[in-house]
Amino acid sequence: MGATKSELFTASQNELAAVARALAHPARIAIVQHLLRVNACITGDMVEQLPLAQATISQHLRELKDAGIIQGTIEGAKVNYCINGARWREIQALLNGLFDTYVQDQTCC
Amino acid sequence: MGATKSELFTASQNELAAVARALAHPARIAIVQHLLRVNACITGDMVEQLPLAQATISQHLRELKDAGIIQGTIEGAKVNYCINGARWREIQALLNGLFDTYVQDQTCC
DNA sequence: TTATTTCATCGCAATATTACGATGGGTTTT
DNA sequence: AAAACCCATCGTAATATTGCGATGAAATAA
Repeated sequence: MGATKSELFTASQNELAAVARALAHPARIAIVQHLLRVNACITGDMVEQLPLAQATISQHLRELKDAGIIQGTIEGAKVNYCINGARWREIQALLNGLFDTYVQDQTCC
Repeated sequence: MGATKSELFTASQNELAAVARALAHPARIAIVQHLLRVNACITGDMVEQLPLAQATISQHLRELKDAGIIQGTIEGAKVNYCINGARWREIQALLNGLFDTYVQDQTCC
């Protein structure tokens, strides 16, 4: 035990959880906020901004990339990272779908 | 190493990450969805719904409670769990604040 | 009272995450 | 070419998460 039993849940539940997990670290939140702000970025820039080692940041970037949230294009020796706009809106819709399930009139608690 | 260096990030970044972390497991998504749907619930109910042991579900409930997402009131031997409406809307606003930072017109990638 | 039900917590094992130095491949600069 | 820069990956250590059986406290049922 110790591993999430994802096969026991629906694809939708696993995807929501995966998206949440991708954002479940302050460094990744910081990266996303930075990319949203400047609307384009390079990794080296990030290493200056964040108080973490280059290897660690690269690892966080990879997790965001695996979740589809960001994408990187090689620009010579550097890499340009930016938000994947379509995916970003998709994720927002996914989350709002969850949030909007809430009905105002509670009957308990 | 291995521990998140949360002291190196802003309170806002840590809170967003904490909220995301609370939702970063399919079982917790399932619990929240269930509570949103029925708008009131008891833990025993959850044990029947989810394919996890009672101890595990209790642990997930505690994490959601720690994040303020749900609240439980003792009802005799049982416990009524439900969504914390105010907090739920707060979290939605927090996330939408992040999402709405995105500007349509990208200049890169 | 003696079960029985409900649920939280402890303790443990398995696995995942976080962080970083070291390394190396590719690109640019000198 | 040599040096310097940019970045991904590997290996490893520290820590966190996930899952569950066992246990126990509190309420209810018998």
